[in-house]
Amino acid sequence: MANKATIQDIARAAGVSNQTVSRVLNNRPDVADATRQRVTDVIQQMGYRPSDMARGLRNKNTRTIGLIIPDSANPFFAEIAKGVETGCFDRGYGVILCNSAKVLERELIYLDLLQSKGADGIIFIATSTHIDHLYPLVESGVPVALFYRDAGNLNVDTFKIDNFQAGYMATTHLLELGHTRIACIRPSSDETPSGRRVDGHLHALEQAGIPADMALMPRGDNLIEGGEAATAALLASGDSFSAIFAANDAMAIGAMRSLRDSGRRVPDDVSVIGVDDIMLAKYVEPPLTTIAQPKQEAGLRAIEYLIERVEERYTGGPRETLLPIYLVERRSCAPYREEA
Amino acid sequence: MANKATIQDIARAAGVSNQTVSRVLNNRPDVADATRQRVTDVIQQMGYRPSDMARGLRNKNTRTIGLIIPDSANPFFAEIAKGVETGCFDRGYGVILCNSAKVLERELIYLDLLQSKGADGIIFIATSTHIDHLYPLVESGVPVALFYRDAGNLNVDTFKIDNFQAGYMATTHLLELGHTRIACIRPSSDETPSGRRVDGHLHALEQAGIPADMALMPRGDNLIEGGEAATAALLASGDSFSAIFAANDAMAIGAMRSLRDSGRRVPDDVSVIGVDDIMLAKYVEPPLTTIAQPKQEAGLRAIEYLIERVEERYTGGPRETLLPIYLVERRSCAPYREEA
DNA sequence: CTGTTAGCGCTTTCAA
DNA sequence: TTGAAAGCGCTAACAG
Repeated sequence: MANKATIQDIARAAGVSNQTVSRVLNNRPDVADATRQRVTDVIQQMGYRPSDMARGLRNKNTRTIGLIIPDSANPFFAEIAKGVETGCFDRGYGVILCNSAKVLERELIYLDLLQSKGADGIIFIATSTHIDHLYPLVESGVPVALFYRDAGNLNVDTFKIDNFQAGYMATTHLLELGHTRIACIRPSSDETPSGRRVDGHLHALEQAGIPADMALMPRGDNLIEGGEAATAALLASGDSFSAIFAANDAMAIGAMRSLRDSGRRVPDDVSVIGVDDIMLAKYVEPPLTTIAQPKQEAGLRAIEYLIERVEERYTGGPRETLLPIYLVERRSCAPYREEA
Repeated sequence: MANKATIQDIARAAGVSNQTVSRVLNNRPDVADATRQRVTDVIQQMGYRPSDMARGLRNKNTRTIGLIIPDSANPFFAEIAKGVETGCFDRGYGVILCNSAKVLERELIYLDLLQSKGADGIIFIATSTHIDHLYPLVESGVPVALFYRDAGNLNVDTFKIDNFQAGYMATTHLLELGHTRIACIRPSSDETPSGRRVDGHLHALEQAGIPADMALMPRGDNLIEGGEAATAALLASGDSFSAIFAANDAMAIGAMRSLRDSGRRVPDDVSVIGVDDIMLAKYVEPPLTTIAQPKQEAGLRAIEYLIERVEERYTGGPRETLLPIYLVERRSCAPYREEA
């Protein structure tokens, strides 16, 4: 239980003042080489680490950033989190992991905790579109980076993907494959950002001169089970279709499962496309064709911007970055064939 | 950029001393109700949060624990991490996420960072069996919980699964299904903890009076690709077998892929069983039968023990907890049939 | 029940 | 080139 050495201990052992040790610690030029060497040796030998806590108290920073995320065990968010962690590591920052579990109260509690811990900045991947609770924080001067949400009139950097474009790209891919009867598994609410994916889908259809058919547009709960249920309903209704666009990969995977259970083959009988490129997408059978977005890179970019603000290398207004998206062709989509 | 309010600001605004505010903050009984109320109101109104940093400096604690883990984006570890995070949240602790990426140097850097930040305790999921670098930390009095490794003579709590038992259970399952020619995909090294799974496998075989056949025991690299390659080699060798025990799920999934590519059906022609119950296991086709271990619960248990030490409610020697394991029957195993 | 004093480990003046 | 003193925000110890 030997208590950790302090700067005083080092000073005493090296026969200098604590101030001199501090200078060595911070690589100040105004220290005699001999002294510096001696101090360095003592530090080494005693395994001394300066206390970030004491430093922070003086300097008003903690070199710690908070990451508020719905669920770090969800592969999609896990990838973003990893990018954030990597970016922080490279800059000597620590990351406090906060799972909101999509519960507003947890977000609030974590926001408090991060404020108490003096987090230098916060990456926020919101649960809802409601971000009012960020106001006090942002106004107290804590830099924030916000994912997939509008910043309102807050001075924060946002990171989004063009959801409309994602839906448009996915549907266009199906169209180019010759499909015309395309079902669409919608998210539980059109108000969510991924609701815009459906708008993109509709736009692609319209542009191709294909009328939208509400009978082909069931809603899912954004999870695998929801995609499964929605597809089962679709199948039960008897309406014909040769392809499914699901508003996210989880529902697409559920759709494939439902299709298989009913004896349909993917992609021979029905093509399926999703959006997100979650980790599972690559491993399901057949591997899922989808619209991908760079997740780790997004985390990296967010940290870059955030720390620019933390270190006051950037002091301007809100910045919005649109993350690139791209089609990943795997094996769940095939050209339209008559008998389907 | 309004600077955050301090305890002094509250004291002044409420017309009391900072000490009284401190008492209110810490729910001390010796404060007049009227005073308490007044202070509470001011705190509320000014949106004041006490600084954990200043508190920590006094109290020598940070209510923060470090989680060193190979890869938070790996679903297996992600589940453990989530358990850790949940346990911390419930107790008002924060978690600093540290991905070691299986690189010793990163472990070292993070260990330093955690020490600097004054982490109250550390959960360590090691990269290698080499844990010497934990010595200084543990000796300086920081509680540590260690996963899947031996503690040596360190006073830390360890959390393991009985790997021998896991291998034994898996093979027994296959045996009970009537299989006698059982291949085994071994990990890259027998020295790793999962090497013991092979011992369990061998023991089950021996107990059933079946001689081990080295020709049926290729090695994989612990990843999907390794399982695929090992199985391909097995198939190429021409030796017959009706079931495969893979030392982990990733290799089992690779095995299934290889089997499918060669025209074999799982489980009709060959049964496959793994160990770990990684997230993918449930989603592959057919869903993989495997030996599961509770991952979130493991994280929860580890945090419980760790914080008992942090808060000095436990002051004894090392504790070893064996996490329960159990068979999860899905659809990759079937009774032995002659023609296989 | 409340206030004063001192000090946690560090860095920023200011002096020598 | 080095040291002494003050103070970051908080709480424990002691008075009153």
